[in-house]
Amino acid sequence: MSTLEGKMRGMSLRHALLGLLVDQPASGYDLLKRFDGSLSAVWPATQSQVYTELTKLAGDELIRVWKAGPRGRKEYALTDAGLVELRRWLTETKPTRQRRNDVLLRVFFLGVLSREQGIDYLDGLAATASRELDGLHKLEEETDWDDSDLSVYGRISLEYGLRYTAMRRDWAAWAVDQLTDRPE
Amino acid sequence: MSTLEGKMRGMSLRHALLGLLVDQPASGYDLLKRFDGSLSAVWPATQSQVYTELTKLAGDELIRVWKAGPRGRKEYALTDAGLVELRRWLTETKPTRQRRNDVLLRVFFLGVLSREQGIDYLDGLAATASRELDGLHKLEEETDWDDSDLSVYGRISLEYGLRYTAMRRDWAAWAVDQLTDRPE
DNA sequence: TCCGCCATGTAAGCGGTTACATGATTGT
DNA sequence: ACAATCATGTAACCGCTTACATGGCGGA
Repeated sequence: MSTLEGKMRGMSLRHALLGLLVDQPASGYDLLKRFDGSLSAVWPATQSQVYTELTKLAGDELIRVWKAGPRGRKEYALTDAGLVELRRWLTETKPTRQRRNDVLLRVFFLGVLSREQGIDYLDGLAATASRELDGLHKLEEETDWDDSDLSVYGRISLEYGLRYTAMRRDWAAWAVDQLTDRPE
Repeated sequence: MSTLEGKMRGMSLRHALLGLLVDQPASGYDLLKRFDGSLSAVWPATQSQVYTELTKLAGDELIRVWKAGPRGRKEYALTDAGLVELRRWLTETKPTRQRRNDVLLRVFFLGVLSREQGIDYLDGLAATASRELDGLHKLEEETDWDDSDLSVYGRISLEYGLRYTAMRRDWAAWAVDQLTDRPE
C-alpha cells in the first residue's frame, strides 16, 4: 500500500467519506445521495470525485469492500485504521481559516459602479439571504430532532446556518442604510 | 488575441486584479502587497498566481503595460475593455453560493469523539473567534474612515467581518451550552 | 562588498468541475 | 419492451499551492 504520509493538506473529502461510513457501510451511490442532501450545504462533492476518492481510500486501507451487490455495487465499510484517521483529523488538525468570499470581493469594488447600482447589489444580497432563511426555518420545523448524535450535531450545524444567514441579511440591510443616508 | 468567451466560471482573481488597477497603475509586486494586506481576508492570492494572471490579462487586453521600471518592473494599467469587464462582473454575474466549510464538517462528525472532546473543539472555536474579533475591533479603531469609496465600502466589508466573527463566537458558545446541559 | 529587498517567471502536483462512457436491474 | 433508476468509471481542464529559479538594484 501507499505510504499515507506526505502532503495531505486539506483532503476533507476523505474525512467526509470516512465520517459517513462510521454508522453503516454504504456504496458510492449511497454516499453520493448524502452529499446531494444534508452535506451539500457544508461540503459538496460530485459523483466523479466520490468514486475516485473511495478507490484511493480503499487503496490506503482506510475503508474496505464489505459486500458486493447487483449492478457492480460495492458497499464499503470503515476499517479500524479509517476510524483512527477520522479521529486524528477531528482532534489533531486545525481547521483552515475560512477565506475567499466573492460576495465580499464585489463589495470591495462597488465604488466602480454608481451609488444606485451599489445599493441594488446589496439589496439583492439581503433578499437572497432572507429567502434562504425562510427555507432553513422550514427545514428546522419539519425535522424531528431526537437525542442521537446525528440529531444533536445536525441541530448545531443548522443553528449555524440560521445565524449565518440572518447575519448576512441584517448586514446587507445595514449597508443599504449606510449608503442611502449618504450623498453620492 | 484570445476569444475571451468560453468557460470563465469563477475567475475572481482576474476581477480582483482589475479592481485594484482601477485607481492607479501598479506592478505585480505592488499588487501582491495588496493581496497580502487588506484583500487577503477576502481573496488571498500567491505570488505565482498574480504574475501568471497578469500575463493572461495583458494577453486578453484587459490591462496593458503602462510603464517599465528598474529590475524588469512592469506597471500595468487598466484598459477600457478591462473596466467594462469589471463592471460586467459586478452587475451581471451572480455570486457563487458560499460553500465548503471544514469547521462545520467537523461538527457534523463530532459524535465520533467523546462529549468532552466535542465541547473542547467548540470551546476552541469560540476562543479563536473571540481573539479574531479583538483584532478586528482594533483595526476598526485604528483606521481613519473618510468619505472616499474605498473607505465607505471598506468599512462595510469590515462590518461584515465584525458581525461574522461575533456570530461564530456566539454560536460556538451556544453549542457548548447545548452539549453541557445534556447527558452523554 | 554584500545583504536585503525588489521583481519576475516556470514547473509539478492536487483537488474540484464537467463531460463522456458504459452497462445492469427493476418496475410498469 | 421500455424507461427510469442504479451503479461505476475515466479523461480533460482549471485554479490554487508549493517550490524552484534567476537576477537587478540600493544602501550600509
